[in-house]
Amino acid sequence: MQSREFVGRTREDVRQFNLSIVLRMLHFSGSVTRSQLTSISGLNRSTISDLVSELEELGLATETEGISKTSSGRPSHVVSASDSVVAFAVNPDIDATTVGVVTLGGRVLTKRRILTRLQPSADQAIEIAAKAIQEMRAELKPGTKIAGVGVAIPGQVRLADGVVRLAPHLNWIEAPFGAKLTQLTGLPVSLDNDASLGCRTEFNFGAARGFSDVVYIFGGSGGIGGGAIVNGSQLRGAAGYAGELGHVRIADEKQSDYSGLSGTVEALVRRDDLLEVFRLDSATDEELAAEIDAVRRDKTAKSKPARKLIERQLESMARGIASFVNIFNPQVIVLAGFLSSLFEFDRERVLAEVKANSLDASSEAVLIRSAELGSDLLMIGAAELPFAKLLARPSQFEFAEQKRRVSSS
Amino acid sequence: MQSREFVGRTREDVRQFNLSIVLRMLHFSGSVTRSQLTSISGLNRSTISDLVSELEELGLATETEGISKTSSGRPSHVVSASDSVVAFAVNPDIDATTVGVVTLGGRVLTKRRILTRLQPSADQAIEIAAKAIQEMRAELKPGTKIAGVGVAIPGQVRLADGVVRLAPHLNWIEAPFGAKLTQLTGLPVSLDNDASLGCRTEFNFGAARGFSDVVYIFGGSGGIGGGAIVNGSQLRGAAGYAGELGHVRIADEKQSDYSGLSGTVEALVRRDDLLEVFRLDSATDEELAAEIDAVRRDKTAKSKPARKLIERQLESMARGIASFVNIFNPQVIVLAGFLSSLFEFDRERVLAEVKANSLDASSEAVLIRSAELGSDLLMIGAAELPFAKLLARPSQFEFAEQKRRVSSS
DNA sequence: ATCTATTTGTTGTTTTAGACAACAAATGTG
DNA sequence: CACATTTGTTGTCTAAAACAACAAATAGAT
Repeated sequence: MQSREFVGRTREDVRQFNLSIVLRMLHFSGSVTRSQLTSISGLNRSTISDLVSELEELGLATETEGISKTSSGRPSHVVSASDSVVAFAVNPDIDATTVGVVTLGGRVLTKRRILTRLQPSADQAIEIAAKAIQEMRAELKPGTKIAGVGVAIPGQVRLADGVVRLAPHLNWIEAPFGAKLTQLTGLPVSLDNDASLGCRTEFNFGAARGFSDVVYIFGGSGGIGGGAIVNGSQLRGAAGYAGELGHVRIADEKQSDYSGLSGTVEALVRRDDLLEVFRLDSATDEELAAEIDAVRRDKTAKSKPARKLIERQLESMARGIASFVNIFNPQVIVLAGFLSSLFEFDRERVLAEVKANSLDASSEAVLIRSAELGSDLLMIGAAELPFAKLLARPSQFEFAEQKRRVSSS
Repeated sequence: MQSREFVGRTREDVRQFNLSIVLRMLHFSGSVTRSQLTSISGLNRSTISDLVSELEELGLATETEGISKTSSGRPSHVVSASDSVVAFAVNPDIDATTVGVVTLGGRVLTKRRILTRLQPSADQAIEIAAKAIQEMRAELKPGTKIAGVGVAIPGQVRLADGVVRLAPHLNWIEAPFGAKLTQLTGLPVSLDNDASLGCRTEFNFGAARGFSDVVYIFGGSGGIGGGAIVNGSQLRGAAGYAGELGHVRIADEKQSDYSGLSGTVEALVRRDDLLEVFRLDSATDEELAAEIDAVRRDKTAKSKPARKLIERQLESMARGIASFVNIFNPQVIVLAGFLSSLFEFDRERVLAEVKANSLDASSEAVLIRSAELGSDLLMIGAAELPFAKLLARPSQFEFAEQKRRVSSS
C-alpha cells in the first residue's frame, strides 16, 4: 500500500489549509475585502478575522480600512498580499540572462536583462544570476522577506534536484543548476521548464484563468514547448519532464527537431524557417507577427512562398492541437510566441483543421486563444515556484535569513 | 475568482477525510489491522479506534479479533470492508451485456453475461441491464446495501449527465443511458469510458499499482482506447472525453479509424487486420495471443505476411507510445487487450522503438508492461464509480432504499 | 440632521475531533 | 511466571471553527 495517499489529517492541517486559501486569494487577486474572503471561502466571519490576523502577524498580509464600494452597510477591510515578501526570478536564455524581483502580490519590482555571449555555459549563467541577485538583494527595502529563487529553464528539468537534464538550445547537458545557485546565493532555488511555467502563469493570471483543463503551446526560437493543466493542477509527470508537446510525432517526414526526433510538431513548425522566408537574421515576436500579418493582408502573388510556408506550418500546428484535444479534452488551448501569430493568420482555418482531425465530442467546446501575458510572463512564472511553497503552508514556511553579509567577491 | 478552489475547510471535512482514508485502505487492501491503519495514516491510536467504530456503525466495516502475525505484543484487530455493501457493474458490448455484483472489498459476487444480437440499441441494452439488476437484487442477502450502478461504455461518455455521446462500435449516438437506467432501476447510475475504467482499475489493483503517473492503452475489436493517471488522479478532461489515445495521429497514411480520423494509432493497429492475416472470423484475446506467439516462435518463411503485419503494427504502437511518453512522462505504460500480445511478440523492439522516438530524459525510466487483470477488470472498474462516491464521504453517503418491491413486469 | 436598515468587525462562548496520557489486556520470551 | 512489548480503552486536554450578541460604519429615507 502506498503511504502518501493515506495520510490522515489533523486540526493543524485545517489551519494551514485555510491560511493557504486566504493567502492564495490575496496572491491571485492582489487585494480582496474581508467580506469577499468570507463569502468565497464559506468560512465564518470570525474565522476569517482570525486567519487574516495570523497572516498579518506572519508579515504576509496587510490590512487597510480602505473604501470598499458596496451598496450600504459598514465597509469591509481590504486585505492585500504584503509587498515586503518577494521572490527572485531567473531566466537564462541563449543571448541573455534575465533576473527580476517579484512581490507576493504579483508585481515585478525590478527586472534586469544581462546580455551574455551566445550559448553561455551553465556555470556562466549561474554566476551572472548570482551576481545580479546579490546586487538586487542589497537594494531591497529593509525588512523584506525573500521566499526564494525560481528559475525558468528552456529545457528539461529534473524537479527533484533541480538538475537541467537537457537544454538543446543552450547546449546544456546534466547541469546541476539548482545546487550551484543555492550555493552561491544561500537561497533556496527551484527550477522548472519555461513552457510549463508559462502554462501555469497563463492559467493563474492570463488567458486560461478560470478553466480547469488547459493545453499551452509555446513557439520560440529554441523550438516548441508545452504544458498542460489537468483538473486544475499542473501536469508534471514522474520526474518533471511531462508536457513536451513539441516532440509529438504527427507525420512521416524525415525532417527532425532540435532533439533529433523526426516528423514532430517542432520539426515542422520552425521559427527559423519563417525568418528565412522573410530574409531576417533575427526578429522579436512582434516583428515576426508584423511580417506574418503583412502576408495575411497582401493577397498578391508576391507573397506566395511565405504564404505557403505559413499555411503549411499552420496546418501542422493544427494537427498537433487536434491530437492534444483528443488526449486532454481541454476547455481551452493557449498559443504563445509565434504560434499565436500563426493562429491569428487564419483563425477559421486553424479551428477547422483542429475539428477535422479530432473527435467531435472532444472538440465541440474547445476554445483556442492567444496568450495574454507579455514580457513579464516568465518572471512571474518563475517566482511562482518559491511562492508555491509559501502558499502551501504559510505559517510553517521559513524565509531565508535577511542578515546581509558582505560578499567576499 | 473561481470559487471552487478557495473553499475553506472545517472540522467536519477532517472527519470525512479521515473516515475516507480508512475506508479506502480497507477497499484497496481488503483487510488491514488497526495498528497498520495507525502507522500508515499517522493518526493517533485512539482516533483510529474512533474512526473504525464509526465505520462499523455505518455498516461499512467489520472488525474481527483475528490473528495478526506480529512478533510479540497484543495482537491487533483486523478490520475489513463490509461484504454487505455492494455495487452493480454493467458493461454493454457488441454481442453481449455483462452485469455483475461487486462487494466493497473488491470481490465479484455474481456475474452474468447476457447474449444479445449484434449491435443492440442502447434501449435494448438498458432493458437487459435493468432486468438483470432486478433479478440479482432479489437474490442479495437481506440487509445488503447498494451503493449504486456503474457502467463501462465502449465509447465516449459525458460524465456530467451520463449520456453516451458516441459509441462507434455499437453505433450509439447521444444515448441517455444513465437517466434511463436510473429510471428503470431506481438506483443511482454512473457511467464512464471502458478504457478509462480499465486504466483506473489497473492503477488501483493491477499492473500500475503504486505508481502516480500511468498511461494505459487498450486494444480491442472496437478499436484502441486509453486512459491516464496524472499525479495520482484520473485524467478526465473538461467533459470526460480525455484519454482518447487511439485517435492520436502518428503518420500521414490515408487509412482511417473507426471515428473517421486518418493516420491514427487506431487506424494503423487493427485487430481485424490481424484476424484477417490469420484467417479467423473472430477470436478471443487468448486465441489471438496464441496465434501471435506461434508466429514469434516460427522463424520460417511461411509466416512472413503475418510477421510483417505484426511488426508494422508493433512499430506504429511504439510510435504512439513514444508520443505519450513525451507528453506524460509516465512511470509505467500498461498495454491491454491484443496490444499486450504485440508487446510480448518482441519486447526489446518495442522498447527500442519507443526510446528512439522519445526524449531521452522522459523515456529513461519508463516501464512498459502488460495488463494484469483479467475478465473481472471491467466489473471491478465499473463498480468503482459508485464506490468512489461512497469512499469520498463515508458518513454522508445515502444508500439506495433496500425495501424491495414486487416488480410489475 | 436624524433615524433606520444593512453590512461588517469584535468579543466571548460553545462544540467537536484529534492528541495525549495512563492503564488494562493480550501476546511472546527467558 | 515475571517481563517486555504492543495494542485497545478511557478520560482529559487543546486548538480551531462555529455561533451569538453587540458595536461600528455606511447609505438612504425622512
